[in-house]
Amino acid sequence: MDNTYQPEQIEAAAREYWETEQTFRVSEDPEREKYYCLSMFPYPSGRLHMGHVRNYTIGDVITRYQRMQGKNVLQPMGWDAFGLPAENAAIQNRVPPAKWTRENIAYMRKQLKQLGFGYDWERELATCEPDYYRWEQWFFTQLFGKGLVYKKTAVVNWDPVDQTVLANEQVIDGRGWRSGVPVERREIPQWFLRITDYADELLADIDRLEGWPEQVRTMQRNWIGRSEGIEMHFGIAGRDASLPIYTTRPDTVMGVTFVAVAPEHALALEAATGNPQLQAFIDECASTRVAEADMATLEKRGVDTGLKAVHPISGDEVPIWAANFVLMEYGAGAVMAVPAHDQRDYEFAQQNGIPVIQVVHPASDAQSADLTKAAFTDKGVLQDSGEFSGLTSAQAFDAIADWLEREGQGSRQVNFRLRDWGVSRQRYWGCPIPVINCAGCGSVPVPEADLPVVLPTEVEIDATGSPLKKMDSFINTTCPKCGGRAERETDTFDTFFESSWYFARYACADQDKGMLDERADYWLPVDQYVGGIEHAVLHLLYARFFNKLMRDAGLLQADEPFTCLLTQGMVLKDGAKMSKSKGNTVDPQGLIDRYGADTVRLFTMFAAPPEQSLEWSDSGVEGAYRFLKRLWKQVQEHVAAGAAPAMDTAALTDAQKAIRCAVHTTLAKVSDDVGRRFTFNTAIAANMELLNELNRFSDDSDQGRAVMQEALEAVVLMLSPIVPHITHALWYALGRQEAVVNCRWPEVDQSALVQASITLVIQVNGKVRGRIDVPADVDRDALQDLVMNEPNVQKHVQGKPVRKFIAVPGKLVNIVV
RNA sequence: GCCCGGGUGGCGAAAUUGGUAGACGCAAGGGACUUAAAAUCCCUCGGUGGCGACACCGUGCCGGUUCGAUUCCGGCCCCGGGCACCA
Repeated sequence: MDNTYQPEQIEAAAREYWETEQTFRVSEDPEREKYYCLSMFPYPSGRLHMGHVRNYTIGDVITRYQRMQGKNVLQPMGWDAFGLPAENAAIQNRVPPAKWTRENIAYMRKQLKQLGFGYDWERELATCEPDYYRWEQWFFTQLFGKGLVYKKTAVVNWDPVDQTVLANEQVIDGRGWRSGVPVERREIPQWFLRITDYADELLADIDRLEGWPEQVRTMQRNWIGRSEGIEMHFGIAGRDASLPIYTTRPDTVMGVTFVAVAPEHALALEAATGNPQLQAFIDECASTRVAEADMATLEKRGVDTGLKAVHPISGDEVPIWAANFVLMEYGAGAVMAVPAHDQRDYEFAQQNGIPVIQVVHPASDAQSADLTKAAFTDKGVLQDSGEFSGLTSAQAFDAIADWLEREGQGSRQVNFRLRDWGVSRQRYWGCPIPVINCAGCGSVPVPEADLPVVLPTEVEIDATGSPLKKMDSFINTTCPKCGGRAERETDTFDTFFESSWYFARYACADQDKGMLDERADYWLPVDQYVGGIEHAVLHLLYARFFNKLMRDAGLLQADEPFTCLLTQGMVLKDGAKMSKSKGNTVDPQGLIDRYGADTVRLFTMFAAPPEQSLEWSDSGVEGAYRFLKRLWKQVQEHVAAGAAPAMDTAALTDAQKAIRCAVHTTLAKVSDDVGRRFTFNTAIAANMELLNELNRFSDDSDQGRAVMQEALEAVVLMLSPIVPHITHALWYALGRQEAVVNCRWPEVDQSALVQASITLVIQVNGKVRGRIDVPADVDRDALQDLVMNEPNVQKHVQGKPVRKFIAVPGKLVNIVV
């Protein structure tokens, strides 16, 4: 064994062992408990960043720990390879996206191997390869047949100079990022998946995801946004037509003073002819970005359409306004406005001189409602509401719903905030949507025999949109139905499409006769999924949806794809997210070259618990390296004296017993930290503490050396999931024959934990006034006597009567006087 | 704007179910070793007062519950993530 820690050599040797032994290659074994650990696959942007290192280290630690529990563990890796950055790189560097992407994958694969992650590389996949995306094309045609796919128009950001559709990210302050001109909203036909058909199940099953963080479950519930309300029909004065609106507060309906419709609502568009002011407002709204965050932060503005709505109950006429805060996508694109009981309506009414009529009043004197300051949005008791006066809000909901249903003016309705999933992208570097458009037959899915529709990769990219749209050889085809001339769809799928089912494909990535096979049911669901919190809603909801679609197509059996979820925090530097645009990135490669993979892994696991954001620190990396050097030295000094004799636990001195107690206490804590809590930072800290204690323990006797041998073996085993290379070498150095990667996690020896006496904290009136060593089995009365005799306790009690004596076993006592 | 998190020493953090605030590490200061430097080892390290024993204050801010609150409740401030075409 070398005197000094030389990470380069020992890491190469460990990697070579795993590679030649095919340590992480797994196959289905019904005899063994399976464990599927999955980290979110990376977009191949060029080089690994610290977020990747953190994500994949967490996954690898869990994988290696579960192997040590004796499970059959699958940990795969692949590439989320379609997406916008490849097109940007193509424009900048004149390199085709396919070439750029494949080169990035090759480089990043090398980096992942260098970090020692235990992947089964046989299962590697890249979503830009036809042998992957052909199956999602096939699946889309199946969904098409089931009616789960449809086409409708939807708005996009249109850059009028570059003549192309822009992603939200490409619109900066309302302008195209390259052209600098204001973007326009444009409606174009696009494909949608009926995720709303699954809204009820997606919502209900959140309750069963007990292995998910509560915050993610809450976010998904809110995103789906189930609400119970009423769809009611306002009349339109002078017409035989009605205007449907949706509300969750029918109890406030008698306080309606106006109705608001979205600027792109048919009524607004119609009223704009001959109303230049309204037309100007609608045009102005049409030049804002599609993103909801921008819509919601706009100043609330509107224009009176001049039309009047007729109240379904009172028959009163109220004005219809076009307003920028009404979303066309939600409900019916129209709302009833009750300024007295909705804050947004209230502010709008104040600005525009619209009356405020209070109909719901506080239910108790404790509440108050000052309508000169703000709307009263709580529920309460109805007044000035005709036959509904005197009812509570809850009673009024039912009474008004019954009335509307009886009169044919409305009905109870469950509404979801969730909208159907638009999957069309007007981009080149994505999976072609397998549809052929025929003048006679309409949209026809590509027949199975003609799949895949291969994306041409020899292309020139410029800023004016997808080259597919100019490629006659791709576009021109024949209709599968009538055989006539037809055109291929040139839009590609949203890249969330690929990432919604990759977890299942890993089970059988080599299957070329079908999307999945029976191996999927061996491995699925994923036992532990690890990835960034930024995916809490979209990716994780789409993947859940896709899993249910695949289940209903008979491709797999699980109802949910991910049993447990760990959402990792971001990597920050100087308090901000590391990103190229902020120029505060740290390239992990330099650190790996300088310190080795184990130091980088150790620091990223030590600096913060996985779910928190991680503040980067160069000197902290240095500290991790120092610890590994100390560990190396300590083992080296121990083994230099020759093999340790066998331990005789009956013959140990108190000092030796104390070390054994520390070893097994640490082991119990680390098992819990790594196995249950995923707090790798405290697991590492506990090992540092133990190593510090071992460093102070010098005992050359036979039993002293035996205790040290046991302690160092425990440290090596406990750290092996986190720093697998150095522990691979140290395990052999300690005289063990089997590779540490194949060892079982050590067991706690409960008998080593038994202690004769314990230290208790003494409080008087909740303040710490002393400490006392007491026998571990002391009873309450004896304890009280011991405590009351402490000088500092007597000083603070000062003879005052003891009102209460609180004893928390093993921890503290509190004397209340 | 809406939904979800977070805020503890000079810094990253710990305190797991309401029970010792600051474990572990970084930085800093002092010392040992060395011709010197690096590396390594030892000591100090929330604030104020005190020679010291110890006392008081202290977990974003204000208030509450409790024998006891970083932890629970109410209100506020600040920072971060997501908002459907970044992935």
